[in-house]
Amino acid sequence: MDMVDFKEILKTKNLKATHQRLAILETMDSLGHVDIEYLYELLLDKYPTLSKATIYRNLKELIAIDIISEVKIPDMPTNYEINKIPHVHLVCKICNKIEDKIVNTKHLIDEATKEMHYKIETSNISLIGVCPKCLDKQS
Amino acid sequence: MDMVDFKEILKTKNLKATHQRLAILETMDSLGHVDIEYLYELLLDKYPTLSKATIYRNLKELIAIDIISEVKIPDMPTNYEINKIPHVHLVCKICNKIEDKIVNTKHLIDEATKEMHYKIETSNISLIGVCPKCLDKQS
DNA sequence: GTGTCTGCAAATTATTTGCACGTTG
DNA sequence: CAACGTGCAAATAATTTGCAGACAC
Repeated sequence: MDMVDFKEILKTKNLKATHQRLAILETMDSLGHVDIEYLYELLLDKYPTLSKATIYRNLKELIAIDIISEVKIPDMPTNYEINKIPHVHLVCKICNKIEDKIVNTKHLIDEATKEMHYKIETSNISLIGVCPKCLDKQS
Repeated sequence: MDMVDFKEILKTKNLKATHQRLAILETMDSLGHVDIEYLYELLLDKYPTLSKATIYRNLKELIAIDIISEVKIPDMPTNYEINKIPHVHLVCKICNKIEDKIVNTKHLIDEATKEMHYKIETSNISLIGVCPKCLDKQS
């Protein structure tokens, strides 16, 4: 299905496909959203000598070349995700899970820019509440 | 116009109306959005002995009692704002200005939760692009 | 082989905390 | 005057940087 060839992508950006870098991308791809601490923990299993400096450096580089982005949500550590089609984040404040949902935002942007004359290029939308699973547990 | 009585508000929350605390609130109120560094700089003029610890502590307390909130936007330091009617943030990536715009988000939330069965409680929306002033300068 | 990347340690920056003293109500 | 809040310094946490050796191509 979701066979992204990160080696190829890195090559086109003139970055070497090191094990660490690929592992970062693959972990992010499979998890969807990760924060630095958790990413580090996970990768330590596979690369016991992995340095946090490597993670910080790589995340910055990957952001700079537009392969990943920061996901900033109030009261949560910054998360990171692989760039894909623009989408909205559904955030559960009970279990802290983040899900993606593709939504048409044209309507919203039109209304927001009406009389404001901004030229909007990207949008960053998080909807925060309770996910179905946690709703069930509550009742 | 916008005569918010922070002393009153603090009293109802059992917080003392110290000069520092009031100055933080008033500065935030007049600027709309500030980050910690800038807030500290500004207040130093008026309170040369002001400690950053005081700012950190106060921002946390004011968040806890729901008077202010964090505004997190990718590639920007965390900003803080006085809580008001829910709104969208229009962000200029050239001059870094943040403006508020009140927009009806019902449509968006309905579409986003369709088949997702989340119960959304708050939303956090930033629309990022170029403001009218910077658009003018570019052309 | 050569330029890029990594790990490590040290440096810097950001945030939190303890405590003695000052201020608010 | 009794909390509570502040400033300062020290502690902790987060992020960045310099450098020598390792790895990708």
